[in-house]
Amino acid sequence: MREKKIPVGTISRLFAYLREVKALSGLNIRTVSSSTIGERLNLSDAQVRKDLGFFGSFGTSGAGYNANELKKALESILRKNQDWNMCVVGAGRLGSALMIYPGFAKDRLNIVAAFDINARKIGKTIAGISIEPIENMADTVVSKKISIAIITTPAGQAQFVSDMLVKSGIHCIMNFAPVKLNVPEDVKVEDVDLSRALETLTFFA
Amino acid sequence: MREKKIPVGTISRLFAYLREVKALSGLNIRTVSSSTIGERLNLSDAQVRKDLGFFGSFGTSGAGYNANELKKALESILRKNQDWNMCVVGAGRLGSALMIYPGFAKDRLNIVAAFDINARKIGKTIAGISIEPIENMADTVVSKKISIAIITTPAGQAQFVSDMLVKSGIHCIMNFAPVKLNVPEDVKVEDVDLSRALETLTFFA
DNA sequence: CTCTATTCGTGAAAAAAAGCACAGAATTTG
DNA sequence: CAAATTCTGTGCTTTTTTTCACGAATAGAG
Repeated sequence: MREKKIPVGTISRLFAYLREVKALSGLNIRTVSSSTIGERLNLSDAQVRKDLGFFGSFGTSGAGYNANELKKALESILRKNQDWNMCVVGAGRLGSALMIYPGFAKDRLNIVAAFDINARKIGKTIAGISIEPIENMADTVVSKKISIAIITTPAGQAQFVSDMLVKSGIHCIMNFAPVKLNVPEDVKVEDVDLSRALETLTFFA
Repeated sequence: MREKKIPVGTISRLFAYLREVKALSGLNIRTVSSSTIGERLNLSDAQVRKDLGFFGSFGTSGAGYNANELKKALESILRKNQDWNMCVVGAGRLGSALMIYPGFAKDRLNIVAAFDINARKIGKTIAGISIEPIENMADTVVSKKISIAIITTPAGQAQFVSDMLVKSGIHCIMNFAPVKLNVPEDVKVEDVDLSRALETLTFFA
């Protein structure tokens, strides 16, 4: 069952399922069904069951899923029992905002370092984090056990910064710069192109 | 040719093609080929041609596409000859950052208003925009010709705010709150769930 | 304890998206 | 100016993702 290739969207949805199950669990709901979860996320019940099916059988026919058990199962599948340390590269408007953004903590995503090229920004402290020169990157990534990097530099610097991150041992990059990064196969990049997303929205208006 | 249903991804990619064509055009490159564009975006040349093919034939065999003509064609298809006015709802960390963010302007995406529930924030000015109470929404959306709304409120308020926006006549919403919004069919929502995107990244690490 | 109403798990079918491959058209080269 | 090369546009194929639909299992009512 583990050997089938898992659709890209499945993993992302599993995180959403976990969030919903937690919410329902918090409302003292003991049992959830695939359709309950589906309704809350605008997905079909079949989709929910199929996604879960990639990893095993967690429910009981006729009853649904025990909220607590499903929560535990998802946390285990998704390795949600550990913290992830992240760094921001490019402490401009967006980078600073992400450093201050309070929404990551509850998902155990912690920004623990920030880098910038601009000498004037070095040493400044945002959200308790002192901005370091990018020359520190390799050392800091190791010493602070950073596994995710968020690139918020201008487009022109993104590839250079990406190369440095890869050399420093980073395998997960979230890229806000509107350029396609060139990275080795074993490095995962998630592009977040806000302008493009907004523009796409306008098309369907 | 127009009648085939256009894949969701196609539109988003077309905006990327336009960006690349502009960049190449800026380098005084007269002619671009589907493979040139594809390489720059990590897409196959076939994909580029197929996407363009939904809207017509813009190239010449053997030569490729005239950069300037393709640019014009894409701008026309994507209605990039107009400005889009946007508002931010929720002037917290993220909302403020987006207001200040300089990356939208070059795509003619302008944030022209901001709303918040928190009385203490009303009247404050960020990036030249005075934060208004949400009661003003319906009026301001009309008077400032706003067609896109960006929701950066906490999850708990997102649905309420979304309802207000819809009532005010908004048809495009970019939603940063990690909840699925319930909206009428003719309202398009683009979810940007940063935590989920980061988490998904961790899975493949 | 039996009957009914649910709900799961999962192959099989359908739909959507991406990639292939090649005829034909245009350009460049020698 | 003919031959070689380049590159588009597109029908067809393949792959990927989603939906369907139904047997089997279970809970709960009576």
